[in-house]
Amino acid sequence: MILNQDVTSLYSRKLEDYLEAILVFTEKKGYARTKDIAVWLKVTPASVAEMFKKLDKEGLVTYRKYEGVTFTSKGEDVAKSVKRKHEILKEFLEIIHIPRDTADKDACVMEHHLHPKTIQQIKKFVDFVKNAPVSPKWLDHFKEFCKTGKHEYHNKKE
Amino acid sequence: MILNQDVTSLYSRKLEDYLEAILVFTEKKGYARTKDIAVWLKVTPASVAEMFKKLDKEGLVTYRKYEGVTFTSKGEDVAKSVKRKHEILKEFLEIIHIPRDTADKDACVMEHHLHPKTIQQIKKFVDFVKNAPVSPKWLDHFKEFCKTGKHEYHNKKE
DNA sequence: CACCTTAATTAGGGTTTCCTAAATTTATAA
DNA sequence: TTATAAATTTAGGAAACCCTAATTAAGGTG
Repeated sequence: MILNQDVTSLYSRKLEDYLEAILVFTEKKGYARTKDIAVWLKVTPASVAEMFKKLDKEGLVTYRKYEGVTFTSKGEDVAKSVKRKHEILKEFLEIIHIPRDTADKDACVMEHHLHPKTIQQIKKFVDFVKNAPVSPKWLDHFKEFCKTGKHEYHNKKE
Repeated sequence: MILNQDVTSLYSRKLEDYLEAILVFTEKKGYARTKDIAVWLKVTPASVAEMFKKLDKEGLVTYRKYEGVTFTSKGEDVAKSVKRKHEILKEFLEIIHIPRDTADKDACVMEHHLHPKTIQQIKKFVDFVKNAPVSPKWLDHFKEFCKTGKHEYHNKKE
């Protein structure tokens, strides 16, 4: 699967955050309302209304006053692209033992501006671990290394 | 070595970028001039002058008009903390085969807002690889996996 | 020392994103 | 169905960074 991130890199971090938030609610009920997003992103409804206008002008959502927004296909593509990146990054962070909630927040930070090739490469790393025929030994070693600061391999020799 | 990142997380991404740039020149000649930073960060001298004032007000640099800035100890601490993070992230990205220049740019993106624990953990990963008693086999496997999309281990069985 | 070039600063604006407060629309319930 | 509550929008303004154009200072040279 090719990561179509180039689609998104035109947009600002904040704009992408809004799209991602909108996706959460459109997946649940088909549309997103001002209040949904305000609570989700912890901003005031006034800020959301403003961004809804902007997203509409950009052709990313259809905005009906007092009703909320739905995605255009373009908007949905961008939102899903951001979400895919988010998930890959989160998986990666969890592999190296970042606690789930921190991984989630940090994926949010990383998803916007990393080079497409970087995310693709991180995806390869995630796949490399996930698709390993047997659970990779080096990951156990890494776990041990995190605790002790020493390499198991080294210990065996002594 | 403990990463003292909490020191920095109070500051904006841009402010940290300026501090990091200033560090480049102070390490070289003891101070940084408006033009140095303008060229380095690809902004106009006017923007730099403005930020110099702000950094001075924040107690991070000493700004003398028409002469440039030097760090306060606080400013130097923050700048060095950012730089350390940058280097760790760059090393990490290079380990998973991101080309050097992309790694550098992406480290720049990541260094500002990741949770301290995340960077600490990435540092552990880097150390785990760097301090391995023998060059880790799994890294060769990963390299192969990137080319072929298949696991060597798996191939051996067949 | 006066001139000229280069560097740096200030003034005045622009964009993005956020906010508060006030006005408006929609929904609810007596 | 009408009054009140809840949600939403608009108006006006602030903070962070960036810019261009105009002005001022510093440094080198004849």
